[in-house]
Amino acid sequence: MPELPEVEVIRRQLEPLLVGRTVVGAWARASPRFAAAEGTVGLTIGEVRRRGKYLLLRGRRQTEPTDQPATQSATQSATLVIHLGMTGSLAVADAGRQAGRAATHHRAPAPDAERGDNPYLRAAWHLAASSDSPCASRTLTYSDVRQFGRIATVTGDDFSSIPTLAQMGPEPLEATFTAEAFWRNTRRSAQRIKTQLLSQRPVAGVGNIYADEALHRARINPAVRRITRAQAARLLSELRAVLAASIERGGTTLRDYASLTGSGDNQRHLICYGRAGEGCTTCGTELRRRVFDGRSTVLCPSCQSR
DNA sequence: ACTGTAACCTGCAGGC
DNA sequence: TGCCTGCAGGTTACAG
Repeated sequence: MPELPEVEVIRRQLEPLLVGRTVVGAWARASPRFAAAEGTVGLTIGEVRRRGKYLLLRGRRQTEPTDQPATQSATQSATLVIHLGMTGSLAVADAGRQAGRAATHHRAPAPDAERGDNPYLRAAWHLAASSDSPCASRTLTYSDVRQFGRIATVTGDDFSSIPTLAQMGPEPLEATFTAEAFWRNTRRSAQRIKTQLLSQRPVAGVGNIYADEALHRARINPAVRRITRAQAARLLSELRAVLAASIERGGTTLRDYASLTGSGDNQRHLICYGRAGEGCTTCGTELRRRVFDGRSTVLCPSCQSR
């Protein structure tokens, strides 16, 4: 699934296509994971944000009609939350012609006309610009093979129904996030440092690929349960480097991930993840695969010794 | 409150 | 060719 860089690439592509548009229709496959997609009808998208690996389409929507003979229409802030899980992808298409695609092996059908073409289509939204007629709507579609993704609709900023999002750590690329704060966050848990990174709590947006890459570059053993201030500073620095570089390259495409415009390029620059059995680029020692807390991990037994 | 494990799903690659 | 096993970028519920 997409980690922070992949979600950020998608966010940047979506923003100009969606901001200012209003959801005039929505559809979801019958599944509790995606059904919330239908609750966003009436939402006018004001901004497309990202928090960790979550996409947040924030805006305002008309409140439910009341029995009051109100003369003015009230609105409330609402957010469409999208998590792509392992295999989720988004596509945007204008009525009549395709404006983007989710993955090379998926078409991006309109939800009503071409639903049957994509067995993995889970949700779709019709989006009209305020000046558009309804028939000129744009379509956002969500496809997900493994169905590990999730769609939620929340009012305001109440993310309590999404535990990982509600407890999300600071954004790693935010300049105000200091190494000292990162180190303090890691000290709140006795889990292995890699498991902590994947938990999203000390810092947001890190998944299996970038955890392995950053720990390797910082020469930290993934299985240790505490790190020093100096190691935390090094780890945050390397995290920022690998995440920023991947965004610049359009993300890492291994299997399913693709942005709206195609595959990313960062997979050619990975020096640790997926390279078990190959030589360490620093010392030549054979990289090894281990499993920690159920997650596959690649490390250099020499550079990343305990 | 914290930790570790199983579970949710489908597709694909590799071994026999 | 076909069957079987293990593996995959994540999060969450649950037991201890």
